[in-house]
Amino acid sequence: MSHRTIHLFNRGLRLHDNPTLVAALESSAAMYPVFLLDRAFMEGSVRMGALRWRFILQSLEDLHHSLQRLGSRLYVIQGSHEAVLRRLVAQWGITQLSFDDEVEPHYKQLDKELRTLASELSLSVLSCVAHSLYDVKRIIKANSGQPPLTYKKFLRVLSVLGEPDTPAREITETDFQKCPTPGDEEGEEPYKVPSLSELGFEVEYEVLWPGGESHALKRLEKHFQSQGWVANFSKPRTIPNSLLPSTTGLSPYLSLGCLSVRTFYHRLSKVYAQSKNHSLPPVSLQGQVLWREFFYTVASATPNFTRMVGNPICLQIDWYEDPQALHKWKMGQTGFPWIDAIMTQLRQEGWVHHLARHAVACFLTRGDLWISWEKGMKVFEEYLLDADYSLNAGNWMWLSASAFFHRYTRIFCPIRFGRRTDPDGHYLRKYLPVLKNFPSKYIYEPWTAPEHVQHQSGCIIGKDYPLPMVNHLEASQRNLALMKELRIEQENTADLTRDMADDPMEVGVKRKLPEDTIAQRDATEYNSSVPVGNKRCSSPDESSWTPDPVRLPEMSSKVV
DNA sequence: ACAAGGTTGTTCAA
DNA sequence: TTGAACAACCTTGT
Repeated sequence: MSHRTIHLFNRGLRLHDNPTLVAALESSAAMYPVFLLDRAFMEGSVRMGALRWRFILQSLEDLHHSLQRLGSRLYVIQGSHEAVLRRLVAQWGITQLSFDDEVEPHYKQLDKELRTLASELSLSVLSCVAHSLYDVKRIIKANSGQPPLTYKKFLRVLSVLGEPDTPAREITETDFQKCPTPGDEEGEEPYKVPSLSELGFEVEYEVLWPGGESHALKRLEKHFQSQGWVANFSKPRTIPNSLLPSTTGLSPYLSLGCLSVRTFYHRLSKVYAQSKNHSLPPVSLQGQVLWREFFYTVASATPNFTRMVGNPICLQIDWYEDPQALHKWKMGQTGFPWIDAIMTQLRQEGWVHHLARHAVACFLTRGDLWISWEKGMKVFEEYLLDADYSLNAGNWMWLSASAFFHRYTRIFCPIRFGRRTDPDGHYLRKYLPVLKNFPSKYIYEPWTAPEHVQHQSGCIIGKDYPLPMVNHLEASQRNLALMKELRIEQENTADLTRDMADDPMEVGVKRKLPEDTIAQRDATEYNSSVPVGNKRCSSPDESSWTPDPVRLPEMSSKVV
């Protein structure tokens, strides 16, 4: 069968390990590689900022050049999938559509629409799994229809399935000689990759993460030169505030499919085979891509995975609505340099270390601000080059102790956590230049610096840099109590339901609160309805908190 | 009913 | 620096 095929790139912006494109080439006499820049579709599911758009456009340019080197090209077309495809199918005499199989809801919806259209236009459809190591449906099937909800269990299921498929064969010039890409009568111009400004975006920050398969492969090779580092990689030991990424920095490329996860995985297997004591999941590099797979699997089988309401695995929490506090967090104006530096790096560069993400996520949700993880997830979606439907939501639920992770008493301290690995605050000085002359002693909690030190450093706290928006010790303890209370309530609700089933008359009697719990409730009752920012500062044993409540205009963020 | 296990805390002593 | 103690929990497996 010799088709005239449109290969639709969505993610999977690469030529290496591209099983769908290989199969399409082998079954066709003419191949049109197309990227359909359908903004309604792309922006319908996530809110992408300029950094992310820049990364995508660069990746498209790169893909276009790689295809050109093989005698082909990339057609980039703006418009809705349906309208554009109807036109092109007629114009180019298309008989087949090919695109990668995907699992996320918006892609599944698109998949459905494309198949409907294909059926109407009598087109063949060709689709392979290329974005994940496994077909996640297989994983769920192997776990008797349920997604495994812990990583260990997930690994156990995988061990039954065996190793993931090896990468697809390389695509060469010969493929495009046998199956050439015809030109279009309208020439090159209408099909070029648009510029960022044509899309209405502007970025003032330099490119630290150039998009595209070539850069992905270069980065991959660079890391594999240090085989020992690759083999012994242990995630928790990497440093969140190093000035250059202490991890591989491959996530943006994996996210957009500029790098194939299978290629990465099997390259790692080779290194491990030659190494005596390589690290293992969950902390190893392979462990990292398996985490990715884990979240893809759970997300694919969980309704409303990116939301709290209607999400069966997500703890239902009455988070505060506090747009001003959220805005301070997003803009790096919390008054905690460690938090603000991370958020600044995020907005400027589009990437921060995983543990840094933990720190700011914990701070926003269960740690300090008690703001919904969905809000934070959306901010990450806007800026993070590697933001991904399943991973982003999964990690936010994790960090907010809404799902997967439950030991909510482990709250990151926004002062000590960063100081451990960067006591002199080089990272803070880089991203918050206003603090660059502060002595190391005070830089993680600059509000504790005596006035003359602030003067000498050229930075007055409360004027040049904000006072901390919350008292961390108080806020975290209050939130912890809220979390405890919440869980007790849910337990009682469960009891109640059970009792009702047993004997409706006994309901009131069997509900119980342990005595210490009652004490907790009393102690926290006053706070439970008060936004974090409004709580006055009263903790007596607070060593690092500013003693002067008059100097806290930043505190009252809600009721003014 | 109860123990074990869960990617990645904090503190303090050597 | 590293390691042990402490650890305001929840789910799963026996």
